[in-house]
Formats: sequence, structure tokens, C-alpha cells
Amino acid sequence: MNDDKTTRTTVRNITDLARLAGVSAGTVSRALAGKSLVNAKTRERIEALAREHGFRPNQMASGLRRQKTSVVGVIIPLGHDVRQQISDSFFMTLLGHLADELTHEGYDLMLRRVVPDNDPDWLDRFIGSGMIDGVIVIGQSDQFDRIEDVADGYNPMVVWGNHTEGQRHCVVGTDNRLGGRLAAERLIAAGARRLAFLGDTTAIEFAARFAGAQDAARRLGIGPIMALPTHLSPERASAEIAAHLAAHAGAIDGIFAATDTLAALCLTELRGHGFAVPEAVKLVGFDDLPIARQTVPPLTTVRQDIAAGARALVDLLLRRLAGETTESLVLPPELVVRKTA
Amino acid sequence: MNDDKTTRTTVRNITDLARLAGVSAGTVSRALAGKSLVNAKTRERIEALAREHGFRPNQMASGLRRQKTSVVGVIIPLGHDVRQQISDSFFMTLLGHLADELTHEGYDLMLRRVVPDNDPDWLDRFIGSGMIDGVIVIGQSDQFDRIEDVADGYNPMVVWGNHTEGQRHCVVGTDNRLGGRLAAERLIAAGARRLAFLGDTTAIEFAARFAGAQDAARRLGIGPIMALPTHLSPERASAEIAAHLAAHAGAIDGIFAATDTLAALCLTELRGHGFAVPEAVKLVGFDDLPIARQTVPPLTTVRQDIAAGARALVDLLLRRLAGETTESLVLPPELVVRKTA
DNA sequence: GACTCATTTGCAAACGATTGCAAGATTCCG
DNA sequence: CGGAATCTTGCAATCGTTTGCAAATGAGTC
Repeated sequence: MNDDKTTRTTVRNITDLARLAGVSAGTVSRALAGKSLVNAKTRERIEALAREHGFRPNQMASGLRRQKTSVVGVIIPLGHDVRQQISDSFFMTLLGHLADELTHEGYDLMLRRVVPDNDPDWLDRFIGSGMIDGVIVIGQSDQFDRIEDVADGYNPMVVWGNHTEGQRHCVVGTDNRLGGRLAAERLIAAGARRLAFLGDTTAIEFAARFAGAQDAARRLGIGPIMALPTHLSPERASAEIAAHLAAHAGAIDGIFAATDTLAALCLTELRGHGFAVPEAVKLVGFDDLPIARQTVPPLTTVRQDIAAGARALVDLLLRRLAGETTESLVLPPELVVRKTA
Repeated sequence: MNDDKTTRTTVRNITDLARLAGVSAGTVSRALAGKSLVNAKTRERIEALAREHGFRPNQMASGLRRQKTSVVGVIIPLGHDVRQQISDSFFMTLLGHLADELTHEGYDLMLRRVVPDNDPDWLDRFIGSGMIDGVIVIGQSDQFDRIEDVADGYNPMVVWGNHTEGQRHCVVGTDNRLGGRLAAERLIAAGARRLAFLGDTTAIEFAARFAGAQDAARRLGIGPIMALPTHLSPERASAEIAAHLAAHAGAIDGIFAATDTLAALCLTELRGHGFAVPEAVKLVGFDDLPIARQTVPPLTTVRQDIAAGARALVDLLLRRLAGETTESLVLPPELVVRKTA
């Protein structure tokens, strides 16, 4: 009387279910995994019972035994600017797309944000945890070398970031240097002659954008571009931009912002300081985030295809999980001309 | 000669390391877990070896044995508006804060976005996977009832969303109704009389904001507020807002947008249609996202304290993991007056 | 030296699912 | 009806770590 079948019997594991179904644990496992080796009727009976009791095989145990977790790690190193987290909607958007793509491929996503300065071991620790089948690193930050080290001994890793000649880790990213060139060319074509770059060049992606802009300036016979170091978090950035503007008032007539977020803030500050955009100062951003459409005037910017980037990251990672070794992928940036330059 | 100790010996598990250290697996386990039962010298030797070989205990195995994974699930149901994902920077910001808080407490974060319509079992499936110790649900979407059902049998769950009298699941969220009231009161105080609400009232949070606004209108003797259903994704929203404006041209002089994102889009459309803000039409948003500061003119809005929300979610979840049963927490919204109303 | 008591250790049984192997049950064919 | 071929199923080992229990060691006391 204590095991009336209609009573809620707690089914904690495959063995409980096996007992209920009157078969062995192995059979239940095979039935639930959808293998062909099990009789159709038996399978149905087991599936019905599983449904009825809301039973799902424990993924930890399964992962342990199969040596495969079906979880992909996504890690964001916050190296050069710890507070970027809140501001950078670019990374967050990329993350959203990654979640969609991975889900679609049957993987779960384990997210970790780390401050490499506090924890030099950040990447190995994640990989060595045994919880993930592979890892996607979002942004190289200032950790290029460490990522290179890891890449030598660990195959299923793909990185979003900048591509450098001869690097050993597989990276997906926009051609930042070309993007920087496009931005500067546009500023110059719009009439700007005294250019400045707004952003923190410690981050390798930003450095590349800056370098590209300088290439263009040099080639077109324009003087060197002034670097105006600026953090990404809105709280700090606003003040820093204001300071830059105060210091270099009339000496600038074209600004290339490392990010649309920075560009938008810069636009606000420019207005506050009484500079007309684009008449007095031209401005170009980077990313083409939704905000670029909504500023006044709307922002001329360099577009990165975030969705395509996410697709590529996942695709390459899956190939690597399957044993291939894949090449890096550099995506072309695209100049979007709106009203600020 | 094939096991020269200085040669890279692959240490795959605790047993390998035990062999190297000349002790048993159990001792290694205790040493690495920092238990007091192991001799100081032995521990040091083991730790040194572990470091040298970059060994870390497998979390899957550990989780299986201890019945505790140190992973918290974060799940985003995309019920009422599947494409909200890309746009809603509110959720993404919340997610960022959650990641920080959880990391700080020694938990990892497993992220999953689901479309409940395609998978009615979304929540049980996540919980039953055995991969997570507890779950944080971001947004109730249109899944209130299902969440209630689950809450009855599963304790370690906390939800971000709207609080309803007598509900059974533990929720953290802003007092949306009060927020809506504040917004409407501000619009009316600024002189608006014919109000509209911009947003999709299928989402329970938005419905509460709408209801709060209606309370205020009624109490102040203003006519009913017109509901203008609008999706959250920028692509669809822009067109929908334009259509609303075209249809109800002069019949509106005050708009309460369910979200700052919508408010910003609305501002752009209003400008496009030649309406002066705040002179012809007053506008109030919700959230106080960074963008609210940057629109032209800057947006009057109702602030939600996202960081505090994330802290509360994690705090309550940890308490529930420890066995407590916790009450819901309703956070007070705050009106931030800028220039649009 | 015999005794107790506290430290350290090893042993082996879990945790829950998967899977190679072999045995049992069926079917098929002559 | 015998025997081979094909399906199904059960058994038991395995994934890597943790932990209760008991044994071994060492220290301290009279």
C-alpha cells in the first residue's frame, strides 16, 4: 500500500524509473537517449513514465560519463577597463546572439566575467573546470599573450577580437584597421583636417582602429591624429570627454570615437560646449549600435555585423569541437554615413 | 625511464596526482579542498604538484558527488516578444550585474534564453537538468502561471518581475504600478491632458505600469489613457510608433513609454513628424538607462535601480539555497525629471 | 611501558548515467 | 523442428570526486 502506482512516487534517477518500468537502468538510459536498440513498446512505456513523473536524466552524471557536457563557456575578460561591463552594449548584444546560436545547436552557455589582474589564471581555470566542452572568449582586452599561450595546448577555443599577423589563436572579428581607415577617410572627405581619436588604445581592438585612422591621415597628407584616452563607462567617460574638449578646444575639427557609446556621449558634450555638429566638428563612431540612429543628428559610424560575428564564432567553435583546426575570420566593416560627418 | 618525474606527466585526475604525491586519492581531495584533516606538509606538497601540472579537480564529478554544482541558472523567457532580446538593454544590464554578484559569491552562471511557446516545459527542464543549484528567472513575460506552478515544488528560485498580491513565487522588482503613477502624474503636472501609453500590455510588468498611470489619471480627473501596443525591438517599434502618431496626430499631448528604449525611438519619430517635445507633446520613459541622459532633449523617466535589483536577487537566492523561505521584495521607483516632461 | 587521545591517512562505497559485452528472446527459413 | 540471424535486454565496469569509517601513527601522561 505504500507503493500505489498512482501515488506520487519520487523518481530521482534512472534506476527508480527502471524499477517502475520493470526494466534495467541501461534500458531506460537507451530509451531516453533515443537509441535504436530498444523495443518500440518498451520505449513508449518508459517515455510515458518519464513524462508523468517529470523525470530528466541528470546532466552532471551524463556529462561525467560521456566526457562531454554540452556546455560552452563564454568568458569576458575585463582587463583594460573593469567597469566597461555596464556600458558596453556591444558585448552584451554579441552575448545575446551567442546565446541564441548556441541554444540552436543544443549547447548551453556558461557565462563568466573575470578581472585578469586579480586572477592571472582566469582562462586555464575555466577550461580546466571540466564543466565546458569549449570556450568563446569575448574580447582580448589586454590579455593577448595569455590567450596565445593557452591556444597552443587547447583546441576548442575561439576568440572575438582583433586579428594580428601570425597569431596562433583562432579569432573572429572585424577588420578594425580597415574600419579605422574608413572612419578617418570619411572625416577628411567631410572637410576635417585636425583629427582626434577618442578611446583607450590599451585595448588591442581600439589600437587597431586608431592605427587605421592614422594610416589614412598619413596617406592623405593630414597631420597626426591626437589620441584622447577615455574610459568606456559613461560615468567616467563624460567627464573625461569634457576635459578633452576643454583642453583642445579649437584645435580639433574631426573626432573618431572608438565606440558609438563614446560617440553619443561626445555628441552630448559637444553640444554642451557649444560646438555645432557637423559644421564645427565632424564625428564618426564605431559599431552601429541602435543608438547611432537615435542621436541628434544621427551618427555616421562604422558598422560591425554582430549577428554574423556570433554565427561565425559558434560555427568555428563547433568545427573545432569536431576536431578540425580552423582559420581565423576577419569580417569587413562598413561605413554608414548619416549626419555627423 | 618512461616516467622521469621532470617529464610532463599528464595528470588527468585526482588519482594521477595522488600517485605522484605518494598518497591516496582521498588525501589529495581533502588537501585540495582545504580541509583541516590533512597534514600541513602533505598539503603543501600536493598543492605544489597541482600547481605544477595545472591540475584542477573536475567540477562535474565533484558536483555529482556533492549534489551541488555551484552554478546558478539564469533564464530569460521570451514570451510576449521574441525579438526583445537584442533590444532590451535593461535585461542585459541586469544580467551583467548578476554575473558580478554571483561570481563574487563563488557561483557560476548558466544562461539560457527560451521561447516558452515552443517549449512549454522550459522551466522544469532547466531545473531538472541537475546542472544548477538554483535559478533566477529574468522577467515573467506571459508565463506567470507556469512560474507559480513550479514555485510550489521548487524552493531555490527567485524571479525578476512584477509583484501581485498573494502570489506564491518569490519576486524582486520595481513597484511598476507606483512607477506608472509617478509617470502619469508628472505628465499631467507638466500640462498634458490627453495621455497615451506606448508598449505591449501583455507583459505583466508593462500592464502594471499602464494600470498605475490610469489610476493617476482617474484620480486627477483626466480621461482614460489610450493604449498604443508596440513591440520592443527597434526595427518593429519605429514603424509602429510612426503609425500610432499618424493615426492619433493631434489627439495626444502626453506619452508614457513603457521603456526608455521605446521613449527614445518615440522621440525620434516625434521629431520626424514635427512635434516639439516637450512643448507640443510631453514624454516620460521608464528604466533610466544611460540613453535617457543622451537624448535631445534628455528624457524624463522613472528610474529602476538595476544594481540593487541584482544584489537582491542573488541575496534572496542564496538564502533560499540555505533553506530559508524568503519574502518578495518590491523596490521603489524614482522619478527623474529631465527635459521631456 | 601501557595507556589514552588526537592527528593523519587509506579504503571503499557512494553520486547517476552510459555502454561494451554477452545472454536471452524472437523471428525466419529451409 | 533445428539452427542461424536478428532484436532486446541485463550486467557490470566506468567517468572523477567526496566522505564515513576504521586503521595507523604519533604525542602525551602516569
